[in-house]
Amino acid sequence: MSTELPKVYEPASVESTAYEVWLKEGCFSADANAAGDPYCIVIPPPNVTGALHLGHAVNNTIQDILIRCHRMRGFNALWIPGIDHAGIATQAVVEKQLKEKENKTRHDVGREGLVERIWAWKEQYGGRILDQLQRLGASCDWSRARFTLDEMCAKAVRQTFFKLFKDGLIYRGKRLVNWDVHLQTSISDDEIYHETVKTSLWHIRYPIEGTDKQMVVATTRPETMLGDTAVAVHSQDPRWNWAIGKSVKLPLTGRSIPIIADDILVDMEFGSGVVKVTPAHDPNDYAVWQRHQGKEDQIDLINILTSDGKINENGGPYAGMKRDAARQKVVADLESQGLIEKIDPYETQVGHSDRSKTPVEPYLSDQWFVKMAPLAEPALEVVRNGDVKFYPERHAQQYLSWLGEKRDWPISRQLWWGHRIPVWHGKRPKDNTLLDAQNRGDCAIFESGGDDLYVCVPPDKADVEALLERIGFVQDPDVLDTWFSSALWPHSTLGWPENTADLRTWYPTSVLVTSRDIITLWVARMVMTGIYNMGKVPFHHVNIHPTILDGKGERMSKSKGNGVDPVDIIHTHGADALRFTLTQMATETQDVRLPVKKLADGRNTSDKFDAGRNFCNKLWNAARFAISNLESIPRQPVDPSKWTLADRWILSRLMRTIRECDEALSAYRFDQYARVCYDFFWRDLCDWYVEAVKPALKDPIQAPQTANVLSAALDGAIRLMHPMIPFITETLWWKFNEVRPDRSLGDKLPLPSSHRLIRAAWPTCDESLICDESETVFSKLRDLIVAIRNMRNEHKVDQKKPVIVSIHAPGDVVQHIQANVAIIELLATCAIKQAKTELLPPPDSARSTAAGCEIYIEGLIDEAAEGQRLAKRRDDLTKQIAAMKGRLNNAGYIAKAPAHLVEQTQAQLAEAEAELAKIG
RNA sequence: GGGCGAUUAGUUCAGUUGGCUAGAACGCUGGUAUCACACACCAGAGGUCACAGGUUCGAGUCCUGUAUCGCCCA
Repeated sequence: MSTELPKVYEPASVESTAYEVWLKEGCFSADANAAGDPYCIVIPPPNVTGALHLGHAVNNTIQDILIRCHRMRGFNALWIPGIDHAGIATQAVVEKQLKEKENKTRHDVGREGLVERIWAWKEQYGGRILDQLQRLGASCDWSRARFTLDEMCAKAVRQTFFKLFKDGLIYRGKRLVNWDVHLQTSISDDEIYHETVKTSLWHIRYPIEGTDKQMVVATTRPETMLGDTAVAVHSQDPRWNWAIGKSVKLPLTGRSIPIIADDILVDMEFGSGVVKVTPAHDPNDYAVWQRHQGKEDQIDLINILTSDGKINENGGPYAGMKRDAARQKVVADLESQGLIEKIDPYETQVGHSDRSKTPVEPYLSDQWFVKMAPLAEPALEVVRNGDVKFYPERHAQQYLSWLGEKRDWPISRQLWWGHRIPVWHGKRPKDNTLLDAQNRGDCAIFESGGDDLYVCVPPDKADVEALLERIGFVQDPDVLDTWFSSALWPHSTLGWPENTADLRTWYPTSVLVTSRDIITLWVARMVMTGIYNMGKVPFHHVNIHPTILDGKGERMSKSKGNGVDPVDIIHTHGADALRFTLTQMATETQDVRLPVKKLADGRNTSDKFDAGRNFCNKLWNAARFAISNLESIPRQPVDPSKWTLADRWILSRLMRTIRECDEALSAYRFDQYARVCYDFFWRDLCDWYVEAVKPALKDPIQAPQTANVLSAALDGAIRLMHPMIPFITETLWWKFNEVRPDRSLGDKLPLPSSHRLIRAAWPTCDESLICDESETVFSKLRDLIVAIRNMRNEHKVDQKKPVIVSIHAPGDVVQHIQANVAIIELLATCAIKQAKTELLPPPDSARSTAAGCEIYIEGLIDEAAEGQRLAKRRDDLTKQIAAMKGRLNNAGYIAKAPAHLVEQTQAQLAEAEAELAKIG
């Protein structure tokens, strides 16, 4: 053998070579003016802080499959990579580092200093993700890589914010946020973890004004009573409903607060049936405040905390105290006044900040919001009318129901890392300079009552910014929610707001591939901003793939620390093996479990990927076999008249496989795509075709035609599998090109040759090569062969020893057997003595049935075993016959089942009865 | 509390508009160093399709309920 292919596939040595060639030859670079229908995917940008885990690997494998496949089909395909600046996560990482290494807080280094350090950190570590993607084989156009905080995205953010502001879709309002007192920032719900804390439940007496009665409220946070603005009871509670409309005198501060009815907040059965309401410091109480807004019993909202967690001026004598100290003092004062009824020990869940590990305070603060109603309506419509389709469809429901609520979107984040809100606040100036600027379209002004002005400035208007600062305006210190910039991703990455060639060619993009947890956070927002800015949806398809869970059923995530680095798997199994297994796992289900284990060197691995590794090794060796044979077989003109049954069969199977791959891919059924490839390549091509044609390849007369078919079949398989396992297929392609550059079968199967597989044409299905007859005949022969092998195995015949076989068969099968004696004898290790329509069992022979035939093997008889086998068979047949008779005796079945099923049952019954009769 | 989903072999998953004896991979059992591949080949065992009702000639599949688990939203 003169090929240099090693016996075992070694991924490490081929992966880097192939990837370098693709990069060097610009195979991933797209050109907006190139030929072909546009096809475009934007990557769901991973967080810059993180490293990719297997969940990302499945996401990116799917995108790469789609991109590579469309590239091969002749589309002008573009895959834009990028990463997300991940506001809070990134800032937290750098702040933590600052604390650990220099013992400084962000206030010590200042806003600019901190942002500078984060950029430095990003430059150093942000490349990790791009490196992982390359190791995975991602064919992204790296020249177009974007970062949500880069200049191009910043301009899009600025422009969008200005447009929304001018259109009156951005407003300022109060909102209860999760406040991290330590870091002095708000954090999102998913950055909170709950801890059980042992505390007390204080029962406090509130005197009812105008009576000598009192109400008892229970609380775990007595200091918040400084901010109470009501007490609530249930309207149907006979103990208290007489008091509704009266008021209580709040102890310590002496404020008078109303007694209101709120049947949602108050559970009559629980405790005293009285609940204190502190709307500025409790989400449920805030909801009460909202419910009663504008009604007769509307209540006040009093904030008692400063941003660093101290009691503010509203706390009267307690002002300036930290929250813990205030609690102690409040309790002590109440006790001394005899207002504590009792103190019970109590356990409760307290939300803690994942970033600082300190308890989170619900805290009322000023935030910017986006009005959802006008944006959500068109975004709902495009999904309802099918302009945007979800695969699988069911996920559209989550999108529709979330967006249907049209809850306004809070976009302010009290951070320094992100897109700073382009709004300046100040007092109305005496002159008309601002109004003039607004009239020129250089800014937009929002009047919030009195002389307070909020002025939004669009991109590239440094002069207006300078003017504002000169007249004493101050820019909002907050930054925008990271999702605000991610929402623009499909058009901002293509160059919007500039009218670029990329944008004209590739917008709308083709499909968004992501996991279901961000359907609401991200997909919905992309659709809204896409329609708002571009007038067109950002993509027509949304493919939601399963979430990867670990062996315990928990989703992989950085915070849980159970994320597996795809590079670990690439190290142990190879990138293609990783991709193959993940493709197989990409079903329509919601989650898939992936049990992992730790190796001695600390890397993770999983047996699941053995399947992929074995598959690659099988492919490697099949190609090795083919290539070594092809070297010595001359290429002759294709002559279909000389094709054997096996040749016609494998080509028919290839055609069906091409069709099934196309169907699976267009339905985003990646598991089916992998299975169809697997079945064709391994089960059909390797197990049967290659084994069947081995003798023909050694026969100088037959070899050239067989070599033509073998190389075409393998060529087709390699093309079909390239999107899934790009490295190994590309590498084998080059080897294949060395020995047989032209593998087409004339006009039957064009398979145009190509220097690089990544640019080769995707195979198309030629219906004329689909041959039902060869498939039927081949499957009968296969059944016979398996039956003979089975008998050999049962009788423990030495694997090399041929057995003598006689077959009692129907006329057509006799002909097929006679025409293909060599294949049967080769694959079943036997000699066919006779195959006839009339045949008496040879003496002392083992017998079996298959493909409507009786098979006899001479000299194998083992009376006991044979008796057992026949008894079992008789049993099976009797059961089947009973079931079928039952069906046929059922009048309903005859009347209502489709005719072909009834006929089929009748035929099967006859066959089974005949076999039973023969067994006796 | 509302929504979506899951429950099929030891494990991880398929199973199309209801229709042959419910499939695959890994693992398991027995056999095989055969000239592509032992990461292989040949053969085999293994399932009360979570549970209970219902619709139907016929249910893993459709309907209702129960249980357990997961995710999203409140």
